[in-house]
Amino acid sequence: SKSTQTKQSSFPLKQAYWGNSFTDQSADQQKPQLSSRNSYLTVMAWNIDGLDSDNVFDRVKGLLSLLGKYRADVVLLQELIPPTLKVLQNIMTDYQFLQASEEGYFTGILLRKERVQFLQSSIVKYPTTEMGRNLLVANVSFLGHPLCIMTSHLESCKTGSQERLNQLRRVWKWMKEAPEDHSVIFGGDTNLRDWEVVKKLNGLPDSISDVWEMLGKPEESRYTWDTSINDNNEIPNSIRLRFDRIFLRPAAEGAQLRPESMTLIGLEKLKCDYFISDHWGILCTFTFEASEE
Amino acid sequence: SKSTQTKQSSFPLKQAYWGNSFTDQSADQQKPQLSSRNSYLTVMAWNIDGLDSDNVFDRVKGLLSLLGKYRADVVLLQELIPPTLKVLQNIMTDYQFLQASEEGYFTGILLRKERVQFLQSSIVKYPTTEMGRNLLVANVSFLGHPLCIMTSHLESCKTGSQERLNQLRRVWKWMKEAPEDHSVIFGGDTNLRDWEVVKKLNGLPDSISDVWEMLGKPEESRYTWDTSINDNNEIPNSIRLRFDRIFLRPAAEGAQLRPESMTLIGLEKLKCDYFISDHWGILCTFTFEASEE
DNA sequence: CCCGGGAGG
DNA sequence: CCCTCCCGG
Repeated sequence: SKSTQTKQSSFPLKQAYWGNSFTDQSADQQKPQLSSRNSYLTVMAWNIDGLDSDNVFDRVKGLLSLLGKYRADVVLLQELIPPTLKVLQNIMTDYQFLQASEEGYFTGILLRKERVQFLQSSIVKYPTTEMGRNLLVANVSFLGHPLCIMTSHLESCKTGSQERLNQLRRVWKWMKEAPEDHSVIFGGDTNLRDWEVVKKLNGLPDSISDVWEMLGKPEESRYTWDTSINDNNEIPNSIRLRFDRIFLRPAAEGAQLRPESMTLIGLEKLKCDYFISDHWGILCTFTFEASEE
Repeated sequence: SKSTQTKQSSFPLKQAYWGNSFTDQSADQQKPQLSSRNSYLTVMAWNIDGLDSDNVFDRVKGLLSLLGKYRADVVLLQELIPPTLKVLQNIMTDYQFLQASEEGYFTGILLRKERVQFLQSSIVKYPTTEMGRNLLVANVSFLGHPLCIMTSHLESCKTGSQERLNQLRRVWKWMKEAPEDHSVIFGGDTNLRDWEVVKKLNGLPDSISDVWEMLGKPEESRYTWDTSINDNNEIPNSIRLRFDRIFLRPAAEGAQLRPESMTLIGLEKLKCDYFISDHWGILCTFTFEASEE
């Protein structure tokens, strides 16, 4: 099929991310930016389908374009691969990169340096994964608020159900056990089917919420994997699933993180007649509000 | 491969069943038989793999040989097909035949006339079977004891799990709801995996027992489908499953049916280097004992 | 990374 | 009538 080399001029990639100012990056840092002035926290979560080697250059360019457009405070990526990571690191110099592995495909947390202060990170193993999956955790500070940021790519496929749910239980355990002064945000590709959460796990733990549900289950941001629109995988049947999810565990006291909006991104086809990924990305905004206490 | 016609002389088939006395069947009826004098109830259950068209003549001959050797009071067959049924009916004139269908493959109950008095029978539909399966039920009298005899071939394959368990629930319901003065015996190819009963159904209902378990789970009669020995299907992996099971629901009062033994049959290869079936048959003996009340 | 069916082990 | 892999839909 139409495989493409990643090795091409980085000019169009830089331009995709930095826009016309890419020859003078200081211009960007000087120009006033809405998001660096406000107290909204923006989080992007996206499985960028690094395992698909078709149209890689165009897809990375499209990805950089959206990363540059939204410049989320926290970016949670799944299915990063080394060459793509290298490109992003070279170009997104305003972000700090954390990665869950060095090889294969893996997750990454990107922290916008001017907004998010990195404190520490760790990698939690899933002892029985057959797909090399794990949980990447970062403790950060955002405008003085302590945050615990997590991402993962839970075991794939319907047949991975049992393992996936074990992984999810582990994620929830770590969310619950994070320092209680931290707001905890998990975002990633859970590969969950609704019935798995409802019937196998009897719903979410008391302290953890699904951000999409908190926002009233908006239909337009429900399905993050949707073959009725996305034909990257050439699947003739229309199948729509909410694989990608954001979970929130509030801090015990202090300012409370409240989800404000969730939109899907990556919905537009590239010129090469391909989508950036077979998943849509999630773009989420949160605000801090005073605790009721 | 080595398909064989069923249409051959019935001479060797008759001889297989009746032995050297087949030219004078009255001889058989005259000679004293242990089983017709005692109060043991013998039950055979066997999926005879009618869907396999290889070596049919030799396999039916081998089957008749064992049917003639044991002359069980009740024979429960699965995967009967019309030509095989016709052969058995022609030869086993000492049995009454009940069949669950006229076409395709189906189950049958064979009642040894001199020992078992037929009263009535019925066929229970499985409304959502995709394989034409059903439950065949016969009410009979054995030495004055009322019995309800059932057989079925539950939905096959791992992928049939959901449907299979629904069918099993239906079987158990009918067993529980049989007249309480009847002892109820189900025997057949359940296609069950142990975990389905334990984890999906939380074990057997209170009133119903698995005869193999009642006998102390003898290892030598555990696996009725065993590719480590049986190569009819040419499966290179060794897989052993307890597909074929006997369930017992005791009568509420009166003489109680107690399982005495369970052995597997059909373990010997035919001269054609093939087994009678890909399943072993089950041969079970029961005794009646006075109720404790 | 959906689903089902078919081939090979 | 096991399982896994692969392919097509």
